Amino acid sequence: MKIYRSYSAGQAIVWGGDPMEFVASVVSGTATISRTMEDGRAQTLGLLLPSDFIGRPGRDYAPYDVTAVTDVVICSFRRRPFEQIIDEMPHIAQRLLEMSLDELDAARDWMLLLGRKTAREKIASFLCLVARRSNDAKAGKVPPALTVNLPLTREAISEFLGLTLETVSRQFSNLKRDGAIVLSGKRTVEIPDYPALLAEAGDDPEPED
Amino acid sequence: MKIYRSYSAGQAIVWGGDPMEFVASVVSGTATISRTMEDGRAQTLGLLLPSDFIGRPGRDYAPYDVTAVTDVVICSFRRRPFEQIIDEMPHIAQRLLEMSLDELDAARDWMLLLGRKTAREKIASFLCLVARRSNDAKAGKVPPALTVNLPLTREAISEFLGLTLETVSRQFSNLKRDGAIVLSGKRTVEIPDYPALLAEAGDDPEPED
DNA sequence: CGGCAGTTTGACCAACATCAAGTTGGGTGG
DNA sequence: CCACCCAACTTGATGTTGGTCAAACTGCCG
Repeated sequence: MKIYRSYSAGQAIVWGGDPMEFVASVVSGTATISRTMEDGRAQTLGLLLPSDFIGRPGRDYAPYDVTAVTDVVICSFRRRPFEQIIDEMPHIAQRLLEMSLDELDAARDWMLLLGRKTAREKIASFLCLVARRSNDAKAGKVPPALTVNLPLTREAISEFLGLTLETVSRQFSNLKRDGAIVLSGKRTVEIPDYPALLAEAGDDPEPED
Repeated sequence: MKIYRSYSAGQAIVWGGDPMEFVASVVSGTATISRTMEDGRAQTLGLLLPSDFIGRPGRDYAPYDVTAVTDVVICSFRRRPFEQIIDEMPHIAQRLLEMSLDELDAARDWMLLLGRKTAREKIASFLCLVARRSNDAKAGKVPPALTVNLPLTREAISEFLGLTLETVSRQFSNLKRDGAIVLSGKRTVEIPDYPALLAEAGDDPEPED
């Protein structure tokens, strides 16, 4: 019923269009949800970090690719029994509704980024997103200065932001030149002033709850 | 409990950030969901056509603006009683889950468009979207040739596609020059060959279900 | 000590944005 | 019924951002 599976970095977890045998949740590692056009242009639609859910109850075919970007472990359930549980336990459907509304909000925020933000704003937004998500678990509030470890290559970042990898690299260099970030190694970014970076992202300041 | 409300073209139905007193469904007309940055850049996140749902059970504040683009009539319910109904009738939560998963798919398709498609492909995609949606109700399948009435101005289209209104206008002219569309009046578009336009959009051909 | 994937940087170019006139056509008041 | 008006639209000239192509650099792993 409940099976752990491992994938190594770069491996496909789900192929878009394939029948979907299972739903799952990410235990460790990072994966992406993406769609690819016939000519190879690809857009990453979301990041999957530990505790995120993979799959769509009620859908027979996967609409997107899911790819492991680091080594990934997931905990999977066969889809049919899972759907039966939903039918029997109404509050689970409500929980899933909550989750899909959250995903919808995230997708729509990303639409604003893709449609209207400049390359520099996209990079700043991305760094803020990763900073927020990798600190959420630890504390309720994002500290003003912090260090984040990027799970993605420049190319994967470019697919997430609707840019080319060269533009991503250039904007990293620009933000570094301007002191907004400090690069220590290719995958580690120090953010000396998180609110300042958020301002670079063109976002509303975060709610103070 | 159930109240009909009317809005004239251009009027705000919901302001982003405001408390959300009601949920509703569109009875007639066209509205948009959008987000705006402080400096005025705006991105439309979705179209609301008759039968579409407005609002988020379980959310106190509206995350987006909803604006009438034509005269609109909605049928609204106060939110609290509506949420109680969800708690009592589990299959409604499941229906809402279905709907929000559909919206999530639509949002993600649009992310691919915003991040990766050219201006020409964006226009073609938009026309195909409108063609499909205004014909869905009438028949299961999209006919090869058809005429659609655009509810949106060029500016509203540009906000939906992440372009400027001038680029939208130019690409309309290009598609017309190339025979992919025929413009009869500013708001009416004939599509002589829907599959060909879909190919221009860079999309997979539609499933033959 | 290579080899190679990932990255950075540079030079150049194309697509789209911006700025600026014109044009169209539907609605209104005379 | 006509003439005018104005918002919506089209088209042109020019500018800028980010894409493309190409070359060199880094650092990790065998």
